[in-house]
Amino acid sequence: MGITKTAIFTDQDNSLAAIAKALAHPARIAILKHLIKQDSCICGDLVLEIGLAQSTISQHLSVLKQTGLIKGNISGTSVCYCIDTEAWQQANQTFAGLFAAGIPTSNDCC
Amino acid sequence: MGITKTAIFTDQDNSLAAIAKALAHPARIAILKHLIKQDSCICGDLVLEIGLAQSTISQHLSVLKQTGLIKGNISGTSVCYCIDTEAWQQANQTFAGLFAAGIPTSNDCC
DNA sequence: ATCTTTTATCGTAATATTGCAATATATTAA
DNA sequence: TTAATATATTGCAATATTACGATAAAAGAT
Repeated sequence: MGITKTAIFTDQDNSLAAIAKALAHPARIAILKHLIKQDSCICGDLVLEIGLAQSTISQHLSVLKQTGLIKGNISGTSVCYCIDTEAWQQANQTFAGLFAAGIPTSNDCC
Repeated sequence: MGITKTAIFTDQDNSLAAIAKALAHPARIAILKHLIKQDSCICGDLVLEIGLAQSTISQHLSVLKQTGLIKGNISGTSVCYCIDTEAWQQANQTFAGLFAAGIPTSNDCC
């Protein structure tokens, strides 16, 4: 159906999947890395930096903003984006929790 | 177009996005957690554990296997799946690297 | 007020994902 | 061999995603 049955999963699992989904595109990874690198925020330089159309970059930014990983301030005609530190650290914790729990003693299957 | 322009991104970004994509569904998160919890491997119990059709679970397992996060051994009529420890630790490192680099000094945008 | 710049949104097309039923395949049990 | 069990694959249908061009909206410059 192309639609995920969110109701049958835990909130935690849905939430983790949602964050992963936001990270599940190289353009969004590139955007986040660029925001991290610059520390101070950039705006439409991303369009030049990454080779995608302006509308496409805008869409990716929208996805990241909706997930809460980034936030944007209007400054003049341009918009200044940056990592939302709190959400970022929370995402870090969430993934760390998943991975930390998941290192079994042996690597043998049955 | 529905198709990602992988060519314009770095291998690292594509790889990170690919792992994130594998984690970007609650069913797959639930499967991984179950595999972690059981340590010893399970097979079609997942169909009962998670409320999805057998064919759907099989597809999700296929996605996880293709990404390399899990592996499966045939044991009788059933197949025994488990986390691929090495790939799992590598994925852990990859995400940790992204998040660790990304905690800026201030949370102010511009 | 008009023009320019920057970003967001809309419309559209191509492709991907999710999910299930039905079927195929493979192995064990009888 | 035949039946039963477990998993994979195939064939749909519904929805989501990716991408772009065109257009709208908002703020600053002339």
